[in-house]
Amino acid sequence: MKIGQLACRASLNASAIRYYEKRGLLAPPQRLGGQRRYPSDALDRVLLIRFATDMGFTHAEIKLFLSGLRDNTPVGPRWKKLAAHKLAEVERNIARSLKLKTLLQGLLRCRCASLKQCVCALGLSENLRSLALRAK
Amino acid sequence: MKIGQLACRASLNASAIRYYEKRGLLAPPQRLGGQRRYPSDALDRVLLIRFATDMGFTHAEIKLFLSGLRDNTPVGPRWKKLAAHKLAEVERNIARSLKLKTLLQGLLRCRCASLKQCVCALGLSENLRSLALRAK
DNA sequence: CTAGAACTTAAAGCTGACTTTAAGTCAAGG
DNA sequence: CCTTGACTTAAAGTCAGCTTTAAGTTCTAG
Repeated sequence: MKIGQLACRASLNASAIRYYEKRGLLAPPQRLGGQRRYPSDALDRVLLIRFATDMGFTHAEIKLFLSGLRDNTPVGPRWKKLAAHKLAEVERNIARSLKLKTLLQGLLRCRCASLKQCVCALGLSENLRSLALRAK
Repeated sequence: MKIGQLACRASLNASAIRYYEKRGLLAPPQRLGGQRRYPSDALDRVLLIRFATDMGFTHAEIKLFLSGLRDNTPVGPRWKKLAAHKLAEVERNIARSLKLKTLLQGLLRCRCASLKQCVCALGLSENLRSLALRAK
């Protein structure tokens, strides 16, 4: 499979695939006359990378996650640690988003005359410092 | 209040405050000898900007949200539309994160010999295309 | 009065995940 | 054989939300 075909099947640009390779997420494939030729299972790999990226993993994280995937290494404690760490992060993100959702719903329901009153009514102003979770 | 003091009270850098001003999020304050002097309610404004930023609003969105906050304009339909739009976005984000959470928990619980098996066991590989929500 | 802390500006730098550009090479159809 | 489209590279550009830098000005304490 040439890079264009792989890109097309994965619904992304060829440049993205070259970029994955440069970042070490995707093994450099065979070359024919200087051009990349991919085996068919490269599609799964690329889709997995795409999925993880969409899910908010950084490329550095994905690289860690994927190293060892190639030769059927058992799912070790190192890997589980990474997953647990990410899980905690995801849960924090969910908590934040739920809080924001409640807030937005409150703002949408309110009958205050002004945004400023809304903010007061919801106790936002007083708790601004504590609410600002300052991601990271 | 000088910019350093405001920055300190809001727990951010003076440069961030100047940046907010340049982006039009924060009204340019009075000047004494060329230096900015803020009224005390500027702190609330800055904290609100910080909070919204933390909550994942872009500066463009915050600018839209905050325009009209100054002179007690009623919470109009335009504003509500923005909030509703953001609410939908937040809900999509929550749905994504919950899906990812389930997935990570599955991976953490599994006893597969390899990550590849895990991915298969969870039906990830087959559904990779549909799962990849491609944010936006 | 003077040292030095805090302020001023514009412009460049940072991170992440790519895309775009420029300039060139390869491959397949007519 | 020749065109045209797909490929190659390195390097620069993009977006957001700042931070850092450089060079200069102003305020304040001693």
